[in-house]
Amino acid sequence: MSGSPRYRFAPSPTGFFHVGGARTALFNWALARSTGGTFVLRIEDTDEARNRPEWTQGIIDSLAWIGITADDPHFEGPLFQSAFAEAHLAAAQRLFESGHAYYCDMTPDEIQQRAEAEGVTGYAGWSRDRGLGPAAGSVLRFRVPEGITVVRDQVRGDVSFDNDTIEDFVLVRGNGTPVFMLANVVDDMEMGITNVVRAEEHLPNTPKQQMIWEALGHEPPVWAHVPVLVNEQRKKLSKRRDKVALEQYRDEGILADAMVNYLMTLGWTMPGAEEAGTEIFPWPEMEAAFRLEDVNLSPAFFDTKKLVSFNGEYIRRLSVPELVEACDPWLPAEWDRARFAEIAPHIQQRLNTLADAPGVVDFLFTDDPEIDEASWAKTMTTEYAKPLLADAIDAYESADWNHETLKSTLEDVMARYELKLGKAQAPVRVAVTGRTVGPPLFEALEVMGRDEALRRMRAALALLDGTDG
RNA sequence: GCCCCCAUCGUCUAGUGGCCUAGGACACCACCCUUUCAAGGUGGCGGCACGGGUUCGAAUCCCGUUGGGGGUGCCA
Repeated sequence: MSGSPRYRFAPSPTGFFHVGGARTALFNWALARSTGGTFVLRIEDTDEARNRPEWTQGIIDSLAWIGITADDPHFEGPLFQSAFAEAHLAAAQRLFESGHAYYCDMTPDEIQQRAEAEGVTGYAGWSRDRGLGPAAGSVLRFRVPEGITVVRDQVRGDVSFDNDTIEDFVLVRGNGTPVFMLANVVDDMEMGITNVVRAEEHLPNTPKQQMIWEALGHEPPVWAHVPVLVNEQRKKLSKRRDKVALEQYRDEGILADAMVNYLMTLGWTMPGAEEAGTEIFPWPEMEAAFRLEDVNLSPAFFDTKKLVSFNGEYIRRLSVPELVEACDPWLPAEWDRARFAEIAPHIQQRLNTLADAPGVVDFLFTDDPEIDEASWAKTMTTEYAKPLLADAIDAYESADWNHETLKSTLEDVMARYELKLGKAQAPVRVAVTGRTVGPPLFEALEVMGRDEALRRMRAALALLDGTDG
């Protein structure tokens, strides 16, 4: 027996990767790596999933995106559930032979009728002592022993269940296929799993699984149930109502590092965060510091605003080349990448997501800027707008074309109107970018070039002449 | 119905009987800085669900109430 722990992560392929699953995966990953253990990926390759290989690939890609990579020595898998199909049935057979399970030929209808007749809820072990053998249509049920089952949980402590409240549950269906409960346990056994870290929703079923482990003669794994992620209604995050797909956040310009960091703050706090005044920490530090004992017990709301805030911070920490590369997928193919690289440092602290990038600099890549009406109304209707623009055009025709001279030149011009730079730059900004907000003006002008900038300023001036009529 | 879990600012959380007049982060508000918008800086608003105990002392321990969530399938 090797002493190194084996953590399992067992997502079912559904076409998207749940952010809650991502957090659980991260917890397992941190544990596996910091303990010198193994992260074992097991995938349920149902018929449907087998027909859609992209689903399985999606899981692997999503895990890789958040840094859980298959080429890491701590990563094992993917293992597929179908590989253990024989073991499922063999285990069922052993359970039957050892008396831990028995066959029952009652149909769901019969069970319900008898329950009503006897005034009980659910199945009351009616076939326990009938000595039935396997037969078509009969199910195999687990014979729940008397007593108390205590689940030792690393995050919640000991949780006890009175076995009287657990009915004899089905292990193998009438058609001969094993149910999830059995398959899951057998898979974990076959994979040599020592630690099960999963979402809290599985806690009520854990005593059943533990009983199966024990009936099969194995020491159960060490359990840990982490709180679920919920929406603003405090309900478990669901695909229908909530934005839960990790891929969607990725596609909307969230950086993997930001997502990972944010996910780790849900239910866990990095030691020292309070003193540091921040919750932003590099993964290696979180990985080393993560302890299940420190995970809290309450469900957490997935707050997109905070995620985006983390993302902004991670974007600002990128080097300019990294930023340029990261933005690339969001930029129209025809945009000049060299030009974008020039403006990139000036938009870095203006981005919350990578997807924001094109909207901030589009005026540099289009023939004519789209003039925002409100911006025009606000800045061009002042009495100084027109003369100042005209003067600025004159001055810019001969000025050195770099942001420093562009600034000082405009400052010279605005002195005639007794304006401050904040006011004076506005008409030029609207003329050139179409908006009142955007990257620093003189830097943008420098990148744009004299000809195009003057062309736009003259066009705006012409427009003003026209309206003055 | 039965079982299990949970309960600190709007949100994520720190807090394991005195260090708590409850700390931090996000959001929000104000001010500063400023070339617009941001970013950055400073400050502010804001919370221990309720009721009983235990104790010299409770956010912290116990009981109850209320509220929320989950499970209970021949779904996974």
